[in-house]
Amino acid sequence: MSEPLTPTSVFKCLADDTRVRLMLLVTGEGELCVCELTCALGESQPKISRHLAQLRSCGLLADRRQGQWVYYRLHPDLPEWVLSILRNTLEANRGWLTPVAQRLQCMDGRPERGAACC
Amino acid sequence: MSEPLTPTSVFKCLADDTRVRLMLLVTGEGELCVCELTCALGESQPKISRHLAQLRSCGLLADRRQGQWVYYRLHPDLPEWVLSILRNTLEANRGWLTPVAQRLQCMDGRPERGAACC
DNA sequence: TTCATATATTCGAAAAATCATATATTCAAA
DNA sequence: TTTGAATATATGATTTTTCGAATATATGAA
Repeated sequence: MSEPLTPTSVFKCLADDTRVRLMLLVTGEGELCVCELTCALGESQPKISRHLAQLRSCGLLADRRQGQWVYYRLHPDLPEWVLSILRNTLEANRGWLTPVAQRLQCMDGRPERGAACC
Repeated sequence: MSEPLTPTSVFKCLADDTRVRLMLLVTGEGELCVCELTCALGESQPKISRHLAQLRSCGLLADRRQGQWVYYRLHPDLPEWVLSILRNTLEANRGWLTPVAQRLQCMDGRPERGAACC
């Protein structure tokens, strides 16, 4: 998180269909790897990866490599107001996110969660 | 409010320095006219007006003409989750908005509020 | 009507964001 | 140490956004 998060920078990060879906999905699911996110959104891998890099570099997401997979989660230092925005938006827009969430559920071959989780 | 508000459309509306300051200022002050907003932000009138038009056409703001002045307020039909975002963001970023809010306070010749208000 | 103030809109240029494609990197298994 | 799967990045083209400057509209006063 190089620059501090301002209202403008946060909203700019969320001002893209792909990125806002990624963020809401991670907000709801906790931690997901790139292949899961790619499958859920049905977009190309470079596209997902590019947007993830942007969300990571502005400090909204944190990543963790485990073996060949890279897992993304909400950045642990997210300020409370940003968390509230994400939770609020997710709760009020479950329906909007449904197709994405369902593609995730139906995906087979999802990697196992690391023992560190839960 | 032609299109319904989605997470993406709302965040796109807020993804600009000028627009997010306008929205937060209106969220905090209730109702302000264009000349007050122009003075508070210290930007050119056409620029402010263009961004206000965008916020109005996507349904975040409502306007009301009174004499020569046009007053902007949060759109009365704003969904609760959007209101929460605005209030949350404002509360957590008062300091960031201070210069703008102060220019508003120092402005002289502010038009009288209409009797309809309060 | 004419003028002054407040606000809105148009238009072309400049800047920023996004994309698809190609390529690079990393790791694990063979 | 080669191979393949997962992920990241670079590049150039395209689209979107934003802007300043000029102009248009609306209102109230003279």
